[in-house]
Amino acid sequence: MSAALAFEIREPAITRLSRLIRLDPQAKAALAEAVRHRTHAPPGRELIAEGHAIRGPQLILQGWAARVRQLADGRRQIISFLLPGDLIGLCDQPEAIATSTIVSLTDMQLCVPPKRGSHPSLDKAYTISRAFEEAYLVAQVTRLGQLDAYERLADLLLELLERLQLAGIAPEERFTLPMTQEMIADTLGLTSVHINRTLQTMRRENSIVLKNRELRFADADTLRRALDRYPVRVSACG
Amino acid sequence: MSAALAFEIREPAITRLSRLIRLDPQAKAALAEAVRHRTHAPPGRELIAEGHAIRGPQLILQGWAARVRQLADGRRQIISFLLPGDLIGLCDQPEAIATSTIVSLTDMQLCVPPKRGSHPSLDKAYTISRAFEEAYLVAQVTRLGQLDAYERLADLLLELLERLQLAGIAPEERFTLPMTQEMIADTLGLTSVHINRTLQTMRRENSIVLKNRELRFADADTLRRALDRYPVRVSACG
DNA sequence: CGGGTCATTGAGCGTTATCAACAGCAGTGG
DNA sequence: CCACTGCTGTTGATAACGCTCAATGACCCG
Repeated sequence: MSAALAFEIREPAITRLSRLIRLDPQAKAALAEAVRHRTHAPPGRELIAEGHAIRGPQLILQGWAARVRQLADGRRQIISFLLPGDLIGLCDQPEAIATSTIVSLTDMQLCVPPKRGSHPSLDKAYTISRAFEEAYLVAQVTRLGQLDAYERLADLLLELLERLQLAGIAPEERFTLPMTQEMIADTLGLTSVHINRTLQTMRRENSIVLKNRELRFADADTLRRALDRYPVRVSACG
Repeated sequence: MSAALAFEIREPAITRLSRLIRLDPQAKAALAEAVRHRTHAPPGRELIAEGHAIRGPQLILQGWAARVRQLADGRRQIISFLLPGDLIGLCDQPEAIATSTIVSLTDMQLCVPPKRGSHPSLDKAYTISRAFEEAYLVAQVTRLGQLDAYERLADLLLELLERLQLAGIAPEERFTLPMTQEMIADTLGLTSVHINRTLQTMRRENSIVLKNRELRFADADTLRRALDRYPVRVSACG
């Protein structure tokens, strides 16, 4: 039992899901079992292809992925990032086709999550996870529509921090940013040159330290207040 | 029976839902019954308030609404528009809180749709409707992130046409745009002045005719091709 | 007729894009 | 071991797209 607990503590996906909603022991056991059958994916693998059928749901155990929309003329928009504990391809339609591609950004570990309907508390966790996904999509629309370059970047970095903290993998307001500045640019509707300059600004004012893809906030709360940014909530009991 | 058919034909919400997926007769009957108990809302009514609990699902029978995110400093982002046949507040969580406000833009008619679980084909329609909602959110992110002012506006107008046509209420590529140029601006992350100028451009090149909120496309397909825009699809059997 | 909202137009400016060059670093093959 | 290549990050100079501010006109409604 203490071995199971230790195992759970080191598994970001389980940490996240069990923080979304109280999971009963059976649900946790089912998760722990599911998590043992891992598949791996190298960076750059298409986990879901736009316009194609969605195979089955997957739970991210380790690594980052991105949801990408490619335009005919070469432009691309990164819709969102997918982190450990996030579910992908979780749709209730049998014949669903994907509206965007999902690509791994790093080496990843994935597993097939316990089926819907087998554990009520887990079903709720899936539902809440989807609600978060939608809430973050709304946040992304707002970022792109209303915020300037500095605000967009800061807001995105704070969102990533918030999400990684939920999965318990951003100790001391610090984490590894696996994407290039160009990817950040394609996420925020800016150019990589401008992302670079905006990062310089944030460094100059000591808001962040970023070196070799390692990001650390000087003080995330201060930055949050400066942006009037509040953590995303989707449930009254969250 | 022919009376029921005639009724159904003139009900955009039923048209839309039954075009999402083949509805069996019982489902149609339940819908027809639900549709008889209408509630009304004047323009400017908050149907759902950000940060508050979501009461119950509603089906839009007539009129337009907007999903809005208000920032602390007065900026606002219109996330999406909601049209006849769209469902609002359709979430599976019991304790869900809204991540954005929904406001009526025109006089509206709404009803409570048949509960989930009572008609399988209707449940599927709800699911597909949600999938569309998400797909349009992805489209909105892409618009804001990658398209310039002209493309954003054209793309939005074509999306609205596509959706109204699905509900059978945009004959001859023509419909009423109920929102002000300022609202369009807040949707597309531009200023109303620039929306105005972009509309002038579209008029000058005879892409659209817009007068007194009445919009007509000269040739929607030509415009679509110019933008490389394809109708949104979410299902293999759509 | 007055007041309000919305659409329209002009002038000037600022944020961000574009273009270009270079440095650092990892991997690769001679 | 060292060119060589490719990718990423960095910096400078210039340009453009869309913003701001301001004024005016059209229309509706009380």
